[in-house]
Amino acid sequence: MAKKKSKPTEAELDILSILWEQGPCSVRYVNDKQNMTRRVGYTTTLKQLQIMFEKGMVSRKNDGRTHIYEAVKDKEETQQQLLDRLLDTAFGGSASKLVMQVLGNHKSIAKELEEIRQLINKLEEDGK
Amino acid sequence: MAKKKSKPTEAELDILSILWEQGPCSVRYVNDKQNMTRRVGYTTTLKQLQIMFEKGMVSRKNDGRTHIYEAVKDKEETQQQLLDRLLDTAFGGSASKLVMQVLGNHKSIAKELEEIRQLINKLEEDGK
DNA sequence: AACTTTGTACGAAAGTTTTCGTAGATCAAT
DNA sequence: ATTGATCTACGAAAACTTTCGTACAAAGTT
Repeated sequence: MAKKKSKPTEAELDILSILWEQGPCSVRYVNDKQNMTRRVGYTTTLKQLQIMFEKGMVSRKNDGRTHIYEAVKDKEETQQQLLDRLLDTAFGGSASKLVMQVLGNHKSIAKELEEIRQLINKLEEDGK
Repeated sequence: MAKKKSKPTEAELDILSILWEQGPCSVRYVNDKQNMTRRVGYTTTLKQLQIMFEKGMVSRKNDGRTHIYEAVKDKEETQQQLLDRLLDTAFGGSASKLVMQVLGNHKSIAKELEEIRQLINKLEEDGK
């Protein structure tokens, strides 16, 4: 039976982001990537991927005796899920509060404001 | 010694949001509030608050023999912390991606778009 | 004063997540 | 064909989180 309610844990998210960035890859690759930032045993990564496979979060195919893993849900879908959760738990469901908070605290996105503005325009058009 | 890296757990966040909404209050109040949505034993809430106190997440003062708890960090600071983490782990650090994603998927904020637009205008002014 | 209610403290069970050791298979090179 | 490197599988320890039972003190009630 497949599991329905999947909220990725921290460790799982760490791995997912590597899979998203790289696309399908081996345990070895994921583990090497992880070890660039922190020390993680090989079998730890292996086990984690096996668990994620059981949960249906990743698929895998064989390349010789090596397993090549791939994220099942795309980045956007998972991001949405995480955002919704954060929205619920920390922002009391107010999406605009969240947006305002991000906009107010990340100066780095200044150059992309125009893009965001256009999205807003479009949303207003559609809405009315 | 005080703990440095505190990321609130789910249960802790649940309690924090009550403290933020209500301000300083008793274990009883928090527990009653929780029980509006799900069944939680009194001592569970008590223990949770005691743990949070040890971690330095909440402060407390006495009102007779009753403890009155209060969140140490304000809402915004904690939200920011959680946002930053999500930004890192799930959005590869791109704040604008996150904003776009929220805007695109929560039609509910339509009426607040104008407010957001004004914030953007202000940010652009300041930036240039 | 005896009884009930309401409070804190504490320990530990139960649940979940993370990490790793060990075993055995396969492959590559001596 | 023996040795060493690399792989999967599996179980279980270790670490962390959540929940609650039990004990006991202080206040309120009869």
